[in-house]
Amino acid sequence: MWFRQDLRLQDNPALADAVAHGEVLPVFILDDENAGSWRRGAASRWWLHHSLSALDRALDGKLWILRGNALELLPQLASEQKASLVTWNRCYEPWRIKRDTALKESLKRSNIQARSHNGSLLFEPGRVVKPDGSPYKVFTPFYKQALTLLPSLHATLAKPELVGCAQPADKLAALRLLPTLDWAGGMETTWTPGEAGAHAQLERFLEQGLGQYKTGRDFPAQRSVSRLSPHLHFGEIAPQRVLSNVERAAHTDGAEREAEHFLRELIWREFSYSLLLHFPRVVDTNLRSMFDAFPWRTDGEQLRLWQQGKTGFPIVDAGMRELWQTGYMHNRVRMIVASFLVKNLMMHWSEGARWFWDCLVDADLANNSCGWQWVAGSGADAAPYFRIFNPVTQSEKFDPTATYIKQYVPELAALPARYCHAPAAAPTAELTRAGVKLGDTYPMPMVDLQATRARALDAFKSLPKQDQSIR
DNA sequence: TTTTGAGTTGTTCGA
DNA sequence: GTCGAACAACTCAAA
Repeated sequence: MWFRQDLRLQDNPALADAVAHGEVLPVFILDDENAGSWRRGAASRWWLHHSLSALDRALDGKLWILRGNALELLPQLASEQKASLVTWNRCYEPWRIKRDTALKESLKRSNIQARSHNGSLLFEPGRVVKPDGSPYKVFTPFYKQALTLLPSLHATLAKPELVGCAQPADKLAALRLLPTLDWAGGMETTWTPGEAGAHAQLERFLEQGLGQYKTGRDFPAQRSVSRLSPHLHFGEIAPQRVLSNVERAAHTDGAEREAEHFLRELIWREFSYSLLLHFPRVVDTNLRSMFDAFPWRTDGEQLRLWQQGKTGFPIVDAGMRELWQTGYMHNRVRMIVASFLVKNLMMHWSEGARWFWDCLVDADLANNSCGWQWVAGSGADAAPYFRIFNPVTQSEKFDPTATYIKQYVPELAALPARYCHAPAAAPTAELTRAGVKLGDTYPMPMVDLQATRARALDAFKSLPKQDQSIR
């Protein structure tokens, strides 16, 4: 059984298949060298380390851990161990589809059976399509079609008879997934990677988040969102399990409307995978090619201010610092910081996508690429170009008590909430009383919102008239 | 093939 | 302070 992004024992179709077949040798291969420029980012590697550690414990320390080219290592190991079957759950990044197809052929040539399963999505990408077989490019019809096809949970809990492991005790450390500089403290206090952590997180959401999900999910200081994204990315819990438990809890609590909105978000994840399958170039190329002519700016200094959370707009800075400290950012805030980078600073969405890729514990090629293209306006069902988030307005609306801001921008802790959204507009006396020295303890706003908004709108207007479709 | 209606998450302006 | 309209015209889905 080849584990990849399905680091769980429960509800794991490939593992259940292997267990039904006989004794199981569980294997993980760190396959960075196959990944090209989409090698895992630093935060993701931290998570992977701990998730593998949890899986290894659940497997009585018998998880084989290797690093290198899976295309060579797996057939080699399978033949050494006289395996008759290799199973895995499918991954859908373009480089993996290509690699795994070759692997399956290679195994079959050696007379070793190879079977893959769907272990990480509600629907096999390519399943939810229009009646004529072509892919959806708009979310709502995709969602409606998906609703008619929703799968039910086939629960399994595999208890494998394990083949003994002769690997050294430092097998996991040898992958060198952990940072050499110890910057992971904030992540350690925030997260519990692994299957048990995933189930605990789901429970927390069912008890504390789901009841107010529909509106609460927009308020970053409220913990109404599920925070399941990294667990889902690493397959520590199956989406069918999440859906099933959410619907059961919603039925008990009369929270069906809330559950419906949560399901929409789960289906967005499916929509991203569908887009990635049908349009693999979404990872680095505008889906709407008219954006190829957009006059993006390059400014290393401004990009650094954004990355470091020193823009002078507290809601943006809070988000970027939450990202840096915890490897996560609340969804509403992701939209705000992304809009700020792409529209106010007018920098290419791929700059943001790359930074998120490195910093997010839930970094996921499908979701990250589609999310950034959505904000930029170049993607599927994208925000219209004139929709430019105003970080001050958004802050007042969605963090009215400045609770979220003060958590991540502590230099504003003593400033009354009403001035936290735009400190530069606060009365001098209030700033002094709160110990805030603009340009010293907290930055001045790095740009003028009105002027940069107008600049972005003008840039869009200047684009040559051409086909705006996704092809 | 043609037509029709809808399309995640906003902001600003003026009544 | 609240509300509706304008923003710009398009693509996409489905009948």
